[in-house]
Amino acid sequence: MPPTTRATLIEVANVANTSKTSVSRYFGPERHKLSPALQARIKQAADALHYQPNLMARGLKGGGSRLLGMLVADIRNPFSVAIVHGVEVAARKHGYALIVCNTDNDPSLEQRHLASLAAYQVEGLVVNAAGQPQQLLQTIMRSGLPLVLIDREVGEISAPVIGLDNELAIDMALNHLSHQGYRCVLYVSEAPEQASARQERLQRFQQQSASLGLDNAILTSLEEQEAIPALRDFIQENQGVPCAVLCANGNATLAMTRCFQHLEVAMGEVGLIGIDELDWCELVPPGITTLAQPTDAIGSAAVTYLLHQTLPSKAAKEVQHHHPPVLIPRGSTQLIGPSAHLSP
Amino acid sequence: MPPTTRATLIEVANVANTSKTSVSRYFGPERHKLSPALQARIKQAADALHYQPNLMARGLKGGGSRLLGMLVADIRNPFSVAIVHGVEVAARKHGYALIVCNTDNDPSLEQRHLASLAAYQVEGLVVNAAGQPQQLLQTIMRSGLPLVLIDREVGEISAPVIGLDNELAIDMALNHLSHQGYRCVLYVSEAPEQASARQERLQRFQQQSASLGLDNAILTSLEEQEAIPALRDFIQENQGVPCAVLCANGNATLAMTRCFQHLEVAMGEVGLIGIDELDWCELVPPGITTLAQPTDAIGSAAVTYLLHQTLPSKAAKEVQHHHPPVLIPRGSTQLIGPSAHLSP
DNA sequence: AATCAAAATGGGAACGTTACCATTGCAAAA
DNA sequence: TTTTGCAATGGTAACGTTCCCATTTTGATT
Repeated sequence: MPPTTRATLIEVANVANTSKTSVSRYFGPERHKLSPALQARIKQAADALHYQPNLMARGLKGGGSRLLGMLVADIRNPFSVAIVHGVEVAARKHGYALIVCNTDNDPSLEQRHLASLAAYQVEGLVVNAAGQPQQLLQTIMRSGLPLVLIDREVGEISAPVIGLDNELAIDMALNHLSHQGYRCVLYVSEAPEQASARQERLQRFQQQSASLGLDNAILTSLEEQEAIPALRDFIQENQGVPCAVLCANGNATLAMTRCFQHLEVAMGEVGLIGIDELDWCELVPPGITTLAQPTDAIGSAAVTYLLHQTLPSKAAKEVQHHHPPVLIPRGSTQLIGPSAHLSP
Repeated sequence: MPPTTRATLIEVANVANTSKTSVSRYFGPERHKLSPALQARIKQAADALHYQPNLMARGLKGGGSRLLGMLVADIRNPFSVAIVHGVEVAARKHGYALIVCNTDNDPSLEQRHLASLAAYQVEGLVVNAAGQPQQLLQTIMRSGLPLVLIDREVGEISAPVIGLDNELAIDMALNHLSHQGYRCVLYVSEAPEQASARQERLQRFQQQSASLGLDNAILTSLEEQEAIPALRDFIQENQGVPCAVLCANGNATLAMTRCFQHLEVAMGEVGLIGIDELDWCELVPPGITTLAQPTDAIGSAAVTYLLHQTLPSKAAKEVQHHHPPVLIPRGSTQLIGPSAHLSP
């Protein structure tokens, strides 16, 4: 029976009849400096002992912890999960593991998590911020820890923001609606104050709906008390004109779906399109048209950026910051004109 | 401007004019052994330097890494995410951070992740297995690393399995259906071969539906080619008898929802109830009745168990292994008899 | 006042690794 | 030959912590 403790570098060195330095080299980036014979001996010994480097010790001595940290505002939000997944896949591809911290949208938790991630000596940080932990992030950036923000800017922090190409997304949504025959669009979003992505989307919406000649209206609350009357009024005021609703994110889509059901508005007759693809969108009849975010690409870009900061040796090829969405057309933007009611 | 490197124990000791041992004590479980005066000095120095223990070093010298590892079969499955969330909250409450590894249902990835979690010296492991990595888990258990399984047994591994009280869940579902007036139930599940939870549920279903005097049928595939005809036949064969479908998990509910829509079966007229609560269940009209798993309780129980293994000092009060579900009744189990068609 | 136990504190080694510099061996250039 | 240079290897000192044991201080008991 093998001993209960794990084999160390030294034990491998002894078995392979060499020094720990050589074994260390074998497992590091300097393996090529060893003669084939030595490499073979070390490999054999390491296999026999089931040796695996202790990453704590490696991290201590400065060899890097091979850990990436990630801060997520709400892990139960499917969009966040999709991003986590993308980051995790990319991290693994580069030999890194990921510590995921969920802040449940609590700024004080955010602070504590950030501190403890630093304590784990992570080599890079992916942050999907809930609050505006500017100070802490500022400190962290100054300490030289590579940082990437997902989706949202944080105050004056000069870290890159990687996410959806918001302007393109709005353009695609409006073009699609326009092409389907809708002439009047209600934009629905949470209050855009703190979140830069929301601001960008809203601004582009105002600008672009005008230039496409679409009537427009804006709703910046998802509360039922506000949203239901707003939707009803919007439809009534534009009687005779094909109307549609554009939801700025998954939450908005969810809220609007409820409103449609509550008011018994037929989807399609009034159009509905949302940013963020959720797995129930195809289930609510007649299916909700969405713009899916390329979450894997975003996660991958974030990791690539971080590692380029860590290893400036690798050709720092440009990392893409704005990623295009994918349109998934469904029944909710299939315009059914009043004429449809006449045919059998 | 503060230096770019982080303060160490020794620096704090110097500023506080004491020894590293005392500072170490201050941050460990032996703080009470220090005089109030010394404690105050250390606190002041540590605050001034923004000191934070380096967990790598602590982990190295045997103070424990304060890391828990978690293996998830599919991080995009909402049930898994909910469990991750529960585990994370519980871990944090005890001062632990969580490394989450997603295996994407790939057994070989599972192996690699398991190995690398060990390399990070995690103090405990929560495993929601995809495959049957018996050997590896066996090795890990022998090495003394505390292990908990979520939801599924793995071969002969003697680690505790924490999850839903499957028998109670089936009982609750059948009682609810029976109480609502349904007399004939189709049970839908993926093939139960490898997954112990599926086996338990299926077995209980067979036993209990009989003893409640309900007709029953079983479908063990979610493929549309099989599921659609199966559902149609089931309904036709039981014409006149109120029929219902019981879905063994979220995937089954999703698949059946599609089948209902495809066959244009009215939910409620034919009942539908599913284990696992998903956020779209209330959106598909008239709302799908579910049995929600108490994921936070499950996660918390898992962490509690692990830490009791690590610190046998703490009174090892019994950890609950089977957790009761919560019934969320919605329109899909609101029986509408044929008579309903006659009233306006 | 003298003694002793207990509490409070400090010093050094160890944890498993990598970084740095020194040494060895051997072939090519002088 | 003798030198030079480079590739291959080894030894030692960190890294920041905790643990064990030794020392000092304190306060109570004789």
